[in-house]
Amino acid sequence: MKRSSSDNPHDSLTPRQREILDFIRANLDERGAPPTRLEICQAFGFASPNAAEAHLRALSKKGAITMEAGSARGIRLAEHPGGLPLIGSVAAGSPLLALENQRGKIQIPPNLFSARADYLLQVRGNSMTGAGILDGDLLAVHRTVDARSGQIVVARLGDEVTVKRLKRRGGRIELLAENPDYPPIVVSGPLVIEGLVVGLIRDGRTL
Amino acid sequence: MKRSSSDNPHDSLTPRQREILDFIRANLDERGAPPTRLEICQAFGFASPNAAEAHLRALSKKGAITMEAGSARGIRLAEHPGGLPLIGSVAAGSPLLALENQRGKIQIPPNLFSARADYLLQVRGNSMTGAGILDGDLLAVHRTVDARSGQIVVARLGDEVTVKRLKRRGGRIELLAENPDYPPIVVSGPLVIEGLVVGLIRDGRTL
DNA sequence: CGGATAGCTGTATGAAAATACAGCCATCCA
DNA sequence: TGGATGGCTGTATTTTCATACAGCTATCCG
Repeated sequence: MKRSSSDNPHDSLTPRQREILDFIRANLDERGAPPTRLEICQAFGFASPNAAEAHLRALSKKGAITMEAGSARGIRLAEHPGGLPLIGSVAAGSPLLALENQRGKIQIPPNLFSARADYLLQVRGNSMTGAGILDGDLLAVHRTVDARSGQIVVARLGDEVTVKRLKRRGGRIELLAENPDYPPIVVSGPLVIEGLVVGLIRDGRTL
Repeated sequence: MKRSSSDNPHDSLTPRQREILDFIRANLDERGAPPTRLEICQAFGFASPNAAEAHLRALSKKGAITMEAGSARGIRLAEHPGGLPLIGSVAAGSPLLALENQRGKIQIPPNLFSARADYLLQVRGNSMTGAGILDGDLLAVHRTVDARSGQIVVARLGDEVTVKRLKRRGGRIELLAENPDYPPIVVSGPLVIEGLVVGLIRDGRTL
């Protein structure tokens, strides 16, 4: 019963292993504690606790979970435990998600918004106040290069990272601020769409 | 060693019991599983596992936790298990948090913002666009009657629930919109402060 | 073909954990 | 004055769990 052969030890789980991992996750969500070997057996119809044990060992070896030896319900998810990385000021020329740009993690479920959020970006400046985006707000960004006209995007122009509304006018691409003090940017140089703004979080301090 | 006497079975914990509950919460957050009796003993310096057992029984009787009998690490928090209630349109005259007003739960850690959020309220209308609060936004509200001048509050005037900036001018209380189309409200009748706006969440759909 | 890996059954065993029983001391309340 | 409650010590006893050992059947790779 084998099919995909992962010579690399630290990645792709088999479908069965993914099922087990999902079960562990579900247990954690719904009951607030990881399952025992026996509970896994019952859920999957195994006759032997060793079946569960072997699966856990495999998941552990592949890095999907860790196990506290000798502890009841000692299964721990290795996953990013719920938080999204917060990107602050971006160092010139560096990729947004580079570790040097990360200011920490924020406890937000990635599926909170209508599209999956990959990271949070803190807004600097007032160029988007007209869209209700204020200085200091956190923007939830979905990583994609596939942006349509009219959407608010995180874009990179050379070394500069900026948040603007994207407009395609005929063959031209424009980045529009939502503030009369800021003129539209007509794109000439290389433009990289870093992602789509899919949500916004503001702390009351700034209100 | 007793002081507060709760004849009511389902509320106020003693300081010690609160410490125990906090420890359980911390364990759950940091390790992903509830503690065992022994772990509680070690954390608090108890010599007997029964000390922990007794505390758990007390917490269980007061409704702060539930326990799965015969299960290792069977402590479960009785708390709103993640997620703040979302309040939509408010029925006239009913308390904000009445079940009839609740539209569901949103997976947000209550401590995401600088003050604890108790529920989320969906904004209707454009009276606060100047403060970056748009129609459809979710406001994180901290329940308190203690609001200072200049803060944005959730207030009730008679049957009407509204979000405005609170101003105390001399002896007068005013509720200010942040939109020139909406005139200030000078409070004359009974005013109830339902809470303080401590955060804002906006879905990308509306951007 | 001979491993290596995946996915199991079946049986043990010892450590981990829940939980009962028997007390002790203090504080509050009726 | 005598419960009732809170906060513990100390000792057992029984489950629950983790985990090792021994096998079995597949499938894929070199």
